Amino acid sequence: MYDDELQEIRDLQLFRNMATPSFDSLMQAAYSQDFPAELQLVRQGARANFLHVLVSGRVELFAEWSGQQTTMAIVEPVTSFILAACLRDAPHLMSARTLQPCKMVLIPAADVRAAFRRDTDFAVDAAGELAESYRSMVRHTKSLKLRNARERLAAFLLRQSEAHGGSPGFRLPHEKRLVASYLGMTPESLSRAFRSLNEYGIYNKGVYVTITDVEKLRALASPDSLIE
Amino acid sequence: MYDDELQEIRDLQLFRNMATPSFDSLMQAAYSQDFPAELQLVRQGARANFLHVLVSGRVELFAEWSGQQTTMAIVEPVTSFILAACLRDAPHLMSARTLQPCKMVLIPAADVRAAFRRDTDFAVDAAGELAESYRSMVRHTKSLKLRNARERLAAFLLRQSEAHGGSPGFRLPHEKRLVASYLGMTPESLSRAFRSLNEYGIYNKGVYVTITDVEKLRALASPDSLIE
DNA sequence: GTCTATGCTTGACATAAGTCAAGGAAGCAG
DNA sequence: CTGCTTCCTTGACTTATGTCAAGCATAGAC
Repeated sequence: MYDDELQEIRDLQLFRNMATPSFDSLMQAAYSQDFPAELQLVRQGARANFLHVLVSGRVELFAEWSGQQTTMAIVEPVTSFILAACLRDAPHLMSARTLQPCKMVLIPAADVRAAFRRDTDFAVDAAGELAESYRSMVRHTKSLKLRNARERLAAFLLRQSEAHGGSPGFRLPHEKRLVASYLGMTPESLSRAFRSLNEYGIYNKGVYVTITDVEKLRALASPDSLIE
Repeated sequence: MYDDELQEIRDLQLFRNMATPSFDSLMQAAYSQDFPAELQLVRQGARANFLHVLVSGRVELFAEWSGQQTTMAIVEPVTSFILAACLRDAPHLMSARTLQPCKMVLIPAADVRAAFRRDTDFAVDAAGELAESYRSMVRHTKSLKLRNARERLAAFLLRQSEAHGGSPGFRLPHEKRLVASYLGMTPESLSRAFRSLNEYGIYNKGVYVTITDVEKLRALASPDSLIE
């Protein structure tokens, strides 16, 4: 594993306060690997063998039931994922696949559990990470249960705009069908939701989005730090 | 606080492995309180002041947005709740209210955080609890995104039946409107979903439910430990 | 027992969102 | 530049679910 990769992992909230010997021995057991796009990394129902850290590329967490799939989250680097299943030593509730070629570091789940029991600072940070994951899933659920398709899209776009420093124009971060699935609608409905947002000052052409009237959009999305 | 209450809390997964001095000092800071029914305990957006442990009664966790509400979870005794907001020292994402008269133990959030940083076993168990909460929210979200109203009800009833030892007849655990809100539908839709389940061997009269053909129901609900 | 409040069910209807099928745009390969 | 592939959009239509209003049960209160 390269030093800069190691350092990026060390800088993650999850590993920042870990004792150096714990970290080093964890990293000895870990290995870095490159994956092609569209590769399934994790299958829901399987046991968690590795804590994954995404170093570059993008990963989709999705859920399957009865022949359907839905996007639950999109992981951006540098982030760890599937910590909960690793710590519980339980079957994955979600599947994961690469969206692009990805570089990842895989840390054996058993070593993560051992470090976690040995190193209080790590346990504290792991709990923090889990608490954040939980809260983020609560937000997602709230959005699904309390907003309609148009409102969810409006809120999503506002958040994107904020992620771009409040810029009125930006590119969508993902393919539209991925956005649609994440937001809990079909691609067709996403298309229609975009058009219906014209009257709220949203213009969309391909991957480009322009917001001409943020206030009007805010009024619709009622953005709320308690949702997303 | 009574000894039997203390013991019930001590027996919770969250506190089971905590060092005795940590536990005792945490409980010194805590206090037991009775609440009437329909009392709002927590308002979303407010800071978390106390970790709550429900000793008797029932509590609803719900979310609000733009004048609407939806049930996110129903807490049964003996369970702690709102651990994530306490540990993160962050605003509540959900509100909570009593459904019945309740007995609760309130533990100051600052003391919980301190104990958590001091006591590794507690930190480990807290992480376990958070991981479980996360997983349970993932299941809820999967159900909402992947199943229609009838399928969600079918799965809910199967789970209830299993909770009653696989008995074909049981009472609903909550008012129907609460079940409806939890399952993400209106009371009217719940009524219709019940009727449409007749052909799958479900009979419902008031709070009583009878399952005459579990296999048919299973075929519809495709119950899956990975959902709920 | 009767009365009343509450929650539940039903019907009629409205609306949001999904489905299917066709057409179009954009990116890439040659 | 041309043609192909992939994804997106659109229109027509279906279906699921929500809304509104009325009527009906049930459980307590008296």
